[in-house]
Amino acid sequence: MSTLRSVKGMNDILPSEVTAWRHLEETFRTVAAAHGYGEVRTPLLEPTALFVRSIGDTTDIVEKEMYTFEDQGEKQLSLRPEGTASAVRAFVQHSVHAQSPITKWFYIGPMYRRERPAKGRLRQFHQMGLEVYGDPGPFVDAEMIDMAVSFLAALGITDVEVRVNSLGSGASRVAYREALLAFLEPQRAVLCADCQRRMEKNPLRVLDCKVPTCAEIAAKAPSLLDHLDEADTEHFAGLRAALDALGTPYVVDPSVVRGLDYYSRTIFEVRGLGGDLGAQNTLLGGGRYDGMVKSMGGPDVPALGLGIGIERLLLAMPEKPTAPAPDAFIVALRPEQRTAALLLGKQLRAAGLRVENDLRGQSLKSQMRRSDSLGARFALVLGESEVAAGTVQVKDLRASTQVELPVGEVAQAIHAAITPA
RNA sequence: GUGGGUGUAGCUCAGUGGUAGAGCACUGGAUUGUGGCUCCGGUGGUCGCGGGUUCAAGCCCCGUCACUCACCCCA
Repeated sequence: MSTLRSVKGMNDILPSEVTAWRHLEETFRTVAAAHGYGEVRTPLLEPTALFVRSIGDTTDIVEKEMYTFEDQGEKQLSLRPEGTASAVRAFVQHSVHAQSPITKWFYIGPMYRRERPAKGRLRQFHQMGLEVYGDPGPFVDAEMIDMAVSFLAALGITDVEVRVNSLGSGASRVAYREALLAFLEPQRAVLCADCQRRMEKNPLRVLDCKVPTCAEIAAKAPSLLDHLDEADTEHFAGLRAALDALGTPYVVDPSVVRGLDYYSRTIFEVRGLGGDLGAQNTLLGGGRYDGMVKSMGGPDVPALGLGIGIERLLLAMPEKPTAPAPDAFIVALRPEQRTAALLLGKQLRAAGLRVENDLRGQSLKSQMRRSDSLGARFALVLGESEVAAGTVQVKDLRASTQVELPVGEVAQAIHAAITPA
């Protein structure tokens, strides 16, 4: 309609939705605080090189999805496509490792990827993330996964599936890549075009292909888990044992490989199975990136993290909270009573009540209707005689009863009625 | 980037070439000063945009834009 619209894939969040957003964020903050995570806030804009180096220069994200521009001819900057790179950068930049052996951070904010929008996928989307530096795991890995599942449950999202895998580390990872390529090469021609391309860029992704022919081949491919070295195998076994001990249900899925290059050892994702989710049903994903801090110029500190997609959580939530209804709605019978309505409103709000009104001078019927549609518990009617007597007609809209009270007693009467026994 | 679907009132949508509609929402009234239920009335439209065919186009044709879903990728 209008010629001026928000940018494609970047949505306004109107007050009717913000209540649910806040509920979600507050729930996350509570869970994070309970686990000792502190909030970190980093810039939305970073040097492009940060993402190229951390996420990987052959990933889709940096190859074609970043919003990148030149800052007045000086530097290449990019809008952050995810949160981990910035967090690690901040961790290194401020030598946080020197202050404490373990650092736990969380963040909440918008991320930007220039993809074609679809259900559950936007160009500006929002993530809540966790970062842990200094603990090699695997116990903390299990704790983070369990924490994520508990968080989802606190939002009423219980129809989920946890998938875990291990990518190994160092030499074992390189060895597996070789073995996989050796297996795929003879069958190259049978693979779909995308997979032939994947063989060059990130062969692990072939394991994740949904094209039936490719999936058939992938099923026979050598398992990454068979190529883990002793330490990696032990780490992964430790993760599973800890998850078992916590009673967190999960499945080991060797096809979970994730799209960012920096992961090592533990990776996981949680998919939502219910709600209004479309094809994009990954609610959260994460893993371990033990080499990243060092590769960014910091000390050799192991790290682990996850990112949760807020918009997808909202799609998956079975019930979303709405804004609380006003305690009272003040009705000025005629325009002449608007000053009295103004004063009564100020007084009741000072007493801690949520009070609405309509000061346009609408009809009584209109104001009463509005009291009802807003869900106000009380309608407070001021007419000529009430103003003269210093009283208010206090109507309980639920019980349909009405009493006339002195102005000074209204706040207390409402408090008494709305306070749960 | 590729493919499909949809664009008509603020919202959800009907309208099968011949006067632009319904429900919801908003609003006035039925009830001198009382909401919900019901009834009567009212406000609200460049039918996404441009071109074409036709006596006549919301409807048919072409183009274009937007939104949306899927692929891809991922949160």
